[in-house]
Amino acid sequence: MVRLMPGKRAKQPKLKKKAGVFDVAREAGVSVATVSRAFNLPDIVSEDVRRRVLATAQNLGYAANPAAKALRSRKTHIVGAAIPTLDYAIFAKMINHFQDSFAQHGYMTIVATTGFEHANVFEKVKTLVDRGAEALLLVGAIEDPALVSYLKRPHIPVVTTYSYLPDEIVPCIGFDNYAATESAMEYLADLGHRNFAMIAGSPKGSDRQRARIAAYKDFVGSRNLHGAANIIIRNFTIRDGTEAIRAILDKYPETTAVVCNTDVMAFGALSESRRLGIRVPQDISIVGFDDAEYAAQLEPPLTTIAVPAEEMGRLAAEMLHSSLSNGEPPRFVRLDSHLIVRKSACPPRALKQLRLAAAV
Amino acid sequence: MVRLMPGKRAKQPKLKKKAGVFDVAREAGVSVATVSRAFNLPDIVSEDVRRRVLATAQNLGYAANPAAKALRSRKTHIVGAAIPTLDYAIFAKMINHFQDSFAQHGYMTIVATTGFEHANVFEKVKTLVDRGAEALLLVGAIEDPALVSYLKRPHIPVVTTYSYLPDEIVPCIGFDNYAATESAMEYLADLGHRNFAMIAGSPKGSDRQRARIAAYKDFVGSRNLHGAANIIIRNFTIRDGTEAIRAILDKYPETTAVVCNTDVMAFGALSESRRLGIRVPQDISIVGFDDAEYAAQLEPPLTTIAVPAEEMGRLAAEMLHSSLSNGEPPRFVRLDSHLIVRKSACPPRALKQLRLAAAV
DNA sequence: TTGTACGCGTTATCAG
DNA sequence: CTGATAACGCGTACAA
Repeated sequence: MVRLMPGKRAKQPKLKKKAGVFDVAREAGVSVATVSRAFNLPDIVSEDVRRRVLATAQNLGYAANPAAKALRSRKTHIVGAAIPTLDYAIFAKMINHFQDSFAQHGYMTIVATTGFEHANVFEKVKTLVDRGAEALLLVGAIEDPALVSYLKRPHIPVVTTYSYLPDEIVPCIGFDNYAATESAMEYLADLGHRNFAMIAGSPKGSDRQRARIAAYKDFVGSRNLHGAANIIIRNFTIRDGTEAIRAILDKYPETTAVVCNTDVMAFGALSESRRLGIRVPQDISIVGFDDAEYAAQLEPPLTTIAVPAEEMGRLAAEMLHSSLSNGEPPRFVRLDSHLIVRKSACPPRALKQLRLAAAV
Repeated sequence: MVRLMPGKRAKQPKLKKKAGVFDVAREAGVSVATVSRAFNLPDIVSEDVRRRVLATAQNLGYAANPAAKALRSRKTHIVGAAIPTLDYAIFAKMINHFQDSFAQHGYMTIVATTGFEHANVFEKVKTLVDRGAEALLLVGAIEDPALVSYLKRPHIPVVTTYSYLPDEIVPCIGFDNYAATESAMEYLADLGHRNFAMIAGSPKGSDRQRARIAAYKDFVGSRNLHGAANIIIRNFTIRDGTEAIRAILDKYPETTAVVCNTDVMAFGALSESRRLGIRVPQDISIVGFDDAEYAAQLEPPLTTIAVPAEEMGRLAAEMLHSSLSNGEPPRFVRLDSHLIVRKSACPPRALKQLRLAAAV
């Protein structure tokens, strides 16, 4: 451990590990405390000293070690988000805004993808927390009992999105999925439809799907309409939509209106209908859910339910952030979703013929 | 500051700050070093002691403080990604896989969005590095001179994606954008097209757009075809595609083949064409770029260039990870892109009539 | 195999 | 307004 030419150490830039507070302090002729203050509490340090410190820091390429900073200050400035996947525009868009809003407050976002098995989310949440996340964004209802009891003990601020669940154990920033589907059904029923079918995603692990399915069943049931059981469960790709519409045409040929639980599925249903020579909306009405970017550009333009993805992301970030700074807990927020009427739904065929006859 | 009933402190779970190595050590009747070892070097601690430590740790809800751990071990287990936006499927998909691959090695990903101004990326990169990112994923060529010189000094492993740039200062994992567009042009020219137009995104800040535009110009120019200057620059929404195709139809009515630099634009071009009563591909051929999920479902199914988004994300993660563990530097990787021939392009009208005549 | 003791780079506390 | 110094919680030589 004999050091040769110890004097060289300070002069050789190559060996310079990394400038720390101490180096800056020495170079600027102040104490380490002052250096720290120059950065974190600029107001309580004299003008000239601060300038000098900041200048030499800049000069030395100093940047505070985040780990040391986090250790001492007990603030990581990291937040976490656990979502099913980034591969869905609807989640990516929300995260994009969430991350962006938080970034403006100096927070970085770590996103963990859980897939659609809610078995994974507890594990991911723990990882996120263990990683020092100071706040958390989740999606949908908390299904895993273990996660429920974990979240019951006060840890860090958490919000869940996409669903409005007044009874949830954590605050939610979402919309009423049940009401949303209901409004679509109502629109269709008002148009004169009586034979329905639904294309849904798996209800396992998704309270959103369950709510939409329940709304469908309840609506059809309570109004004595047909098709309460005509629900095709598939995944969330376009191809699933194409398969589902074929199944509906095959098994429930009397159907005149199909409600899709995502625009992706509706996309598939629309394009497969065209391929099959079924005209939309003349032969069959189709509505979607999400109001994806392409919804208005489909043929025909898709009637669908607009979902406040950006707003959920932004609001979740804002509320979580004020919870972090003011300590005021996030509130339950019910955002609006509304039906965007375009051209993929119209009165059913028989009814139109009836009306035509009546007009004559 | 008088503490009443000080004895209660240990009994009240509410006041229990957080279990640390020390607490676990005391509870398990071992030293803190053993606790640490039980987690990090399980092999060098006796079976029963390890079990006991792990059990009491579990029991106390102990989790190592990531900041302290990072400070001491000089490893944050965090990597960063700076991308334009998560709102584009193509980037979201890449990040999804990048993040997923790295997560399997115990790394969390922080993503920073820069928008399409490359002025922002240097700042974001510094933020990422200051936050303790041990490796970085970038998109495209490094444009900002400041960032170039920053990356020239050895910091942390960095790769850039989406472009194959052999001369880049950091390794890249991408594909040849020039060759990709060229292959589409070649396909179109072989079909008999002689009048071209292009729908492009802004070349500012995107070497991908520049490469595709250059390929277009070179191809048209070198083969004495028409339309080398017929390039409509727009943004990356469907609506931009609709506007662009109108502009082309209006300003360059002789056009028979248009190459779009993203599928989103092609989507807009396709749907607007239909609205205008222009038949694709009979009246005009359109090709896209990306092979988005919906490309095959459009009417007509879109001929487009498939891009290895997942593979770039996964490979970037793998290479960065081995760079982190083995020290072996990331390599330059040229991935394949290839033209997916579907139905949105066919021989131009005049030519078909000619052929028809010849056949008679 | 296990324990002791020190240091990682900051920020917070307390004097001055 | 500034300086000295004690934590922050963990990993790891070194000693036992």
